[in-house]
Amino acid sequence: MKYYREFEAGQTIVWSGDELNFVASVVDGIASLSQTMEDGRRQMVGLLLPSDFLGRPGRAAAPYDVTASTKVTLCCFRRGPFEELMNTTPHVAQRLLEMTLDELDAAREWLLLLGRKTAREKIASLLAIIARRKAAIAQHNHETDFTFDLPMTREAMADYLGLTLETVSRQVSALKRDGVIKLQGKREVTIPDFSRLLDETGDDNDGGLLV
Amino acid sequence: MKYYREFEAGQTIVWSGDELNFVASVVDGIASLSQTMEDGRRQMVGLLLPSDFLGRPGRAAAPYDVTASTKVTLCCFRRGPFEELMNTTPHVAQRLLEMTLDELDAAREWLLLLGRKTAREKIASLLAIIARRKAAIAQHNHETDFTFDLPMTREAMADYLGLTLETVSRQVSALKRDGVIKLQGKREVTIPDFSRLLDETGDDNDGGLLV
DNA sequence: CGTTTTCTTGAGATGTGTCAATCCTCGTGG
DNA sequence: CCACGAGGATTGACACATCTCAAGAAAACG
Repeated sequence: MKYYREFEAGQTIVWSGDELNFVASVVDGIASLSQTMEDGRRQMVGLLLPSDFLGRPGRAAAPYDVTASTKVTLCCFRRGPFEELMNTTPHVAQRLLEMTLDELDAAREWLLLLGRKTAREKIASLLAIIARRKAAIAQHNHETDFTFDLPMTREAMADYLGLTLETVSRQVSALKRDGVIKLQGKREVTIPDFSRLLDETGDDNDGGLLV
Repeated sequence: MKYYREFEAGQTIVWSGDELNFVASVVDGIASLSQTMEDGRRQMVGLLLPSDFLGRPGRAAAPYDVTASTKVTLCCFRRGPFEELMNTTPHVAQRLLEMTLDELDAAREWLLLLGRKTAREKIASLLAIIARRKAAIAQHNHETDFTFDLPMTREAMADYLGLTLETVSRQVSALKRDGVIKLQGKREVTIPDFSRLLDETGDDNDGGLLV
């Protein structure tokens, strides 16, 4: 009933529209959900991190492309047995509901970003989100330097942010020029002043973090 | 434990950040979820139609503004008793999961729209979605004329689509000029050829409807 | 009717996309 | 060890879609 599968970085795990006869939990690695239009325009619509869930109980067709961003390990369950489990174990459905509500909130935050933010704000928001994830930044009260590795190409960033890779590159350069971030090489980012970065996101940062 | 509340069109039901000591189901009317930035930029992030659910079990603070688009009737449950009910009645959590997954899919479809579609495609997509909702268009095989009432102002459309109201107005005029839609007054829309409208959405309409 | 809201339309500004050239960085093979 | 090539990234020039600001027109409303 339960088995493991591995995918290499860049490999497609599921194609949009394909039948998906299993559900899975991400054990290790990062995968992304994306939609592609006929002419090639692409938009990332979700990110799967370890412990995240893939697949939808009660629906066999995958609505998005799922691609491994890094090497990914999945823990898969065949659809039938899993749905049986859901019916017999109430706690499973409740946990899944929790996770889905979190994803919905994340998606809605992204709607604001895509619909209303400028390119610079989009980049700053993405960097802030990654930085926050990489450490429990909330505890460090803004005063510590913070360095992390950008886990994606400029093109992937563009696909997340609804931009072109050229615009991403330009805005990253601009943030660097303005001293909001520092770069060692292309991927290693240092944030000298986190609150400065937050200012650039356009978000209301008084309410967000501290409440 | 259960009680009804009514809100007039335009009235705010909950402010973002406020404590929400109830959950509710929409009985009648349309409400919208939106986020607003400090400088006034606004993005709609969800739509609540009759039977939709408002509020999140296990979290008291509302993450968005909820506004009545029309006169709205809510059926409210106090938070404590409802969470009790969720624990004792597995079916409730399962149903809620279903609904949340649907909302997540809708939000993700919207991500593609906001991130990658042109203004014209955005308008066409919105009209197609509204038209589809207003009737089970899928059955009518493209050949029937179809008329409906736009339930929102140009400004509300702009807030959904991540555009300005001027751009919305211009694109609606353009679609009218090109014969994709017809207008009687400002709000009554006729779609002479539904597949023509679908072509304008940018979506892959071969796969979407017929499978 | 006046008044207000909503919508349309225009002219010009601007942010982002497009196309193209160049530059890194790094791994590979001569 | 160096040359080479490939993928990723940067940068420039220009095009163009959408925004901004502004004036009116049309509809809704008292």
